[in-house]
Amino acid sequence: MPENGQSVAVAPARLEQIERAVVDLFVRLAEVAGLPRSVGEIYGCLFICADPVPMDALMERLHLSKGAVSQGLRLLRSFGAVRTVYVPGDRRDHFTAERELRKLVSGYLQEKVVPHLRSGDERLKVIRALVAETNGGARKVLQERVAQLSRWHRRAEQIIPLLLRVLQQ
Amino acid sequence: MPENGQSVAVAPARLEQIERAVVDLFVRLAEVAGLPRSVGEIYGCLFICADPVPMDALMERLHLSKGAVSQGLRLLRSFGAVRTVYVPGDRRDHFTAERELRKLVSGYLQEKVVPHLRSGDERLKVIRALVAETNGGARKVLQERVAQLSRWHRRAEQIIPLLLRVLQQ
DNA sequence: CAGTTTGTTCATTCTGTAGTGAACAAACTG
DNA sequence: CAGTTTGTTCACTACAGAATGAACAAACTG
Repeated sequence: MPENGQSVAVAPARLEQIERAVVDLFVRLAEVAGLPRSVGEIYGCLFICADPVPMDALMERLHLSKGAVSQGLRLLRSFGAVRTVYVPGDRRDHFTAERELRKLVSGYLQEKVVPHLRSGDERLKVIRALVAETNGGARKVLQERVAQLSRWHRRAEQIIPLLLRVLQQ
Repeated sequence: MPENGQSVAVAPARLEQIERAVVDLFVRLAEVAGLPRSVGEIYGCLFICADPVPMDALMERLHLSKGAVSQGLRLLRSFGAVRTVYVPGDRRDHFTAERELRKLVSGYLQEKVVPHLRSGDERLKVIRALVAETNGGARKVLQERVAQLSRWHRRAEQIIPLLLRVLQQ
């Protein structure tokens, strides 16, 4: 049935197959990281490609809309997971994946967990104040619980630099 | 307007306020961990409560349906984040939060990330096989990329036990 | 400077998952 | 053992967030 308008296999079929498998892998990873599927697709594609890729190529290869690719790239750049590359003689921007694990994790943590740690800290302060104003039988238990929460929080803050140090090399 | 059927403030208002603040904190945490909001609510409530709590109390306090609480508790038990407690003279099961950070993190990793690492491993094997069958200019670059992915994977596997060791105490 | 290319924004649509609540099963109780 | 309590399951609904695509802005080109 040659009624298909798409080109079926322009480039080596095997290469496409590999690209698909890698993109698939990154889609799962995005899932775990709580990022949109399309972001995983885009990063995966950039990761495996030998050379920097322009937006329209991403749209075409991944069957994503212009908007999705534009927004996905923005997010990835905000993490420092993707860099914009200048290609002489081409008006379009090209994009490459940042492939250093430490930088990726660092960017992700900075954008997606550090803010939560901060707001958590403030919430804890509020809770501690509320407990301080309490009296009665519950007081003792509450203080114990809140102390535990504070320890958790401190641990979380300790672990981030530790993680980055381990990832350093 | 006393037309409200609900009791407005049975227990000390301050205690309710604290409970709400703690539940709120855990809702955010659930968000980060990619768990349903209701799961955060349930765990938060159990965390702050002095004594084990039965299902209907959770429904009432959190305004959640029976189904949501039942399912939430199931998930939390699967993580080892909640234990069922027998209370003499009461037919209902009661539940307590497991408050040891290491156990919590361990359970979460075991259920939510270890499986992904496994499937990732298999996917990587497939990709390596595909690359091995490739020839041509792309080969070299592909091998480099896949090697990098493999290193990432190994790092991830190393980090889990390290994390648990740090959390140990 | 008219026309084209490139990229962003945002109102709208689509989709997957969380939550509901009724039906059901199981276990108690008197 | 009829009736009650307790807890699970699952078909359905509601909703948040992802993806679309058209309108727009900006930058280039001849």
